[in-house]
Amino acid sequence: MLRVMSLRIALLGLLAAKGPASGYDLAKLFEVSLNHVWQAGHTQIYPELVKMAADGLVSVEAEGARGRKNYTITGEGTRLLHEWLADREPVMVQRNETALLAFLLPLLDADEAIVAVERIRARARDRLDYLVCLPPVAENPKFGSYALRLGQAQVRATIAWADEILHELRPT
Amino acid sequence: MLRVMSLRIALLGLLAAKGPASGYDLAKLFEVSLNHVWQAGHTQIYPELVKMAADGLVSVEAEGARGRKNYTITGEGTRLLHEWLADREPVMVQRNETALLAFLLPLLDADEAIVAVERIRARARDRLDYLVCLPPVAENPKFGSYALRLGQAQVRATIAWADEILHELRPT
DNA sequence: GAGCGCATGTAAGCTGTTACATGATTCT
DNA sequence: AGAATCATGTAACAGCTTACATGCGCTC
Repeated sequence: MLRVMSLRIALLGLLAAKGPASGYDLAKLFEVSLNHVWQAGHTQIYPELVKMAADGLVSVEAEGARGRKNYTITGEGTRLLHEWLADREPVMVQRNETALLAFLLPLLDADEAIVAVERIRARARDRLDYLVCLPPVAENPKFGSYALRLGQAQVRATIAWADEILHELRPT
Repeated sequence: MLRVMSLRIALLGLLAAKGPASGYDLAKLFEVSLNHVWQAGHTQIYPELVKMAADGLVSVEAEGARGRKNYTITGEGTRLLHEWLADREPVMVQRNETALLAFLLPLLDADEAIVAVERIRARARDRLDYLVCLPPVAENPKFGSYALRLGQAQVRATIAWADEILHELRPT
């Protein structure tokens, strides 16, 4: 009955790195920082923060204007975050729609397959451009930079794969 | 209200590639072929096949011993599969727990971070070994091979990334 | 006849998405 | 006054996981 917890960790991470914030802030932060690594909208974030407060991982510090609730990470939250970061066995299995397409590629004619792979390549290029242009997230420029480089490396690998496949598929 | 459908596509793809099969067969096939690309257990597959039959994508050909139901892909199913493979815009965004860890890496001390990255590297190596040793899936050796190469390329990129980060983190 | 593999399912619970709903404050 | 942004939520549904449950057929 192991909880997955990635959303919790992401929220705790942002709170640890940027200090107290409201659910609204965290949702915005998610969009501009964690976005390429994990996604969550406010409809998921708000209820999760409530549960996390109930579990003692965060506390509501103050209620500001417009019903704003300012969350702070607690000692217990810091402990959990640290434990996860330090001990978590990374999961390599993943659900990858692009890889599914690649898997079934031989079901297409060669010319259709070429178009499909070209499309994958184009999307990967778009994403690489996006990842390269992302501005630094926090005061500390290291923040997020490791993940950014990992994303770039993986996308570059996808592009190289596409080039290789296209080379094989294209009529000489 | 766009359905995601990846599970349907995966099942239709297996039926198209391997011919008629039961839910049980498909669950086994999933494990040994699609496994590194998409995961689904029999508890997800059985109900989905029922829905797909209701939608006319597959048909129950015969009921064999032990209540075995043999599913075949229909013309409509083939059409849908082909359309998806040919027209689907690949989604590059993804939820990546390892990348989340990478994102939050600066929250750890240097020595803890080194251990964490080493663990990522070790898992990636395991996975590469697994992917390299996977036997061919079907009579047609092309089947699944493109996806296998994509997976290998991405895992190799992850290993290279880990080596780079470790080089930066390790005291000289 | 005991055990194993075949073969099917249901139910509860968690995670994530989409749509709906509300009210306060600030800017033009 | 009207629009945009701030700020919070709920509800319904889709997708996936875990646990539970059942019965047939073959082999030893």
